Amino acid sequence: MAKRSEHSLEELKTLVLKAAETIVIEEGFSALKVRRIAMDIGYTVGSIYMVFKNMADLILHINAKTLDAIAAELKQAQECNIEPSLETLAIAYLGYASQNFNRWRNVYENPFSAETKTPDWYQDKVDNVLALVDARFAKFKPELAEGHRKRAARALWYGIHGICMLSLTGEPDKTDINDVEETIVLLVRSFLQGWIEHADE
Amino acid sequence: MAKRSEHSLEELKTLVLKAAETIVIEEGFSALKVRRIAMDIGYTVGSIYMVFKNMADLILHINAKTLDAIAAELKQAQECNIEPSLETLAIAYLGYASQNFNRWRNVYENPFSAETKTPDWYQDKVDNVLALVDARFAKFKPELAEGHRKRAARALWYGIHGICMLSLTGEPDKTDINDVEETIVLLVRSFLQGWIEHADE
DNA sequence: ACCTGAACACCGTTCAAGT
DNA sequence: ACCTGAACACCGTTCAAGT
Repeated sequence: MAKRSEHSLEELKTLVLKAAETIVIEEGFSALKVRRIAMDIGYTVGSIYMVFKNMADLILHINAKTLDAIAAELKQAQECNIEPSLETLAIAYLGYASQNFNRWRNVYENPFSAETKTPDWYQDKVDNVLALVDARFAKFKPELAEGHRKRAARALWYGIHGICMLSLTGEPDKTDINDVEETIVLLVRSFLQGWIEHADE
Repeated sequence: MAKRSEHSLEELKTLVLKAAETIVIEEGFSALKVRRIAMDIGYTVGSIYMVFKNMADLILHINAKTLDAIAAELKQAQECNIEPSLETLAIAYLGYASQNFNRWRNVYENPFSAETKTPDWYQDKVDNVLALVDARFAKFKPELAEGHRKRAARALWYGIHGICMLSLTGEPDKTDINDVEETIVLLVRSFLQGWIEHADE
């Protein structure tokens, strides 16, 4: 055997990544194993290490694509609305999280994230999402100092994220998505109401 | 060997739990292995399975103690203040999370939490923490319907949790705890300000 | 140069065997 | 009844060997 060259290394990398994503989406991250990926694409374990440094590296690339997908989802939600708001972004985020729970969750919770520090190109993708939120804040209160604005964006977005995470984790059949949506809307509306009045202090 | 009986099964269980907690606190959950625990307490692997069903069961018990500790911390913070507020609770929560990061984090992020559904006695401990927040809401706006109050408590507390989680995860030397505190305070104050004015809608 | 797959160093869990 | 520890079924990762 060996010497197959049915695919270039580049193609192989895409193949591995695609197969890994499918496994994660359909069966969750706990089902993601090297041997399983290898079997799915018709290669052997060793070949995966030709295109990814290790499992942590592969997972990082999966999460990178997830972050891109989240950013795309948020942008699309903005375009669909005539007057896009922070509420629009928040609901879109919840929508993505609930419909892509496994891959969404693993961006924030994976056993490797603690050990390896994230590279710059990955951190950029994380920042990109928050930048969309920040842009909303800038739009409707442009006179505010950047520091104050960014803190508000972080406070609200991290808060929204927290509601998504704690609400969507746990038995899926017990969580009412409408209930989660109402909770998020309550956070966004209340926060903005209070914040607008006192942002200049 | 065998037949040692230096400790009763009850004592052994405490021994295992204590050793496991120490490992988690000092080295994080990734360092928690059966063989390691066994070595630390001077027993062998098999004996751990006499007192805990499996690793997931052991971790559940560690997390239960963490939840108790969190509740205790929040209660203590309330007692230390003449006029305890939601801000007090939020800051105390951040304090516990940052000072006990490993064990705190694992309550919400562990590989087993997805598979096994949590027993009632454990869920009670989770609910207990949120009940403390709910009690604060009740204190300063007692006329409000329970449903509205509980939703507000959830929105704010999950939000606070989100800020803690996303801010404390990542390189510890890069996160400024004062910065996180200010962000949390901003969320709490803005939310309450906005909420109080429109809670009756 | 590309790919294999046996080998290694780990895991959690079990259970026949010992006292 | 209590405890052992070898054995098993799994992991991720490596690397000499094949073409």
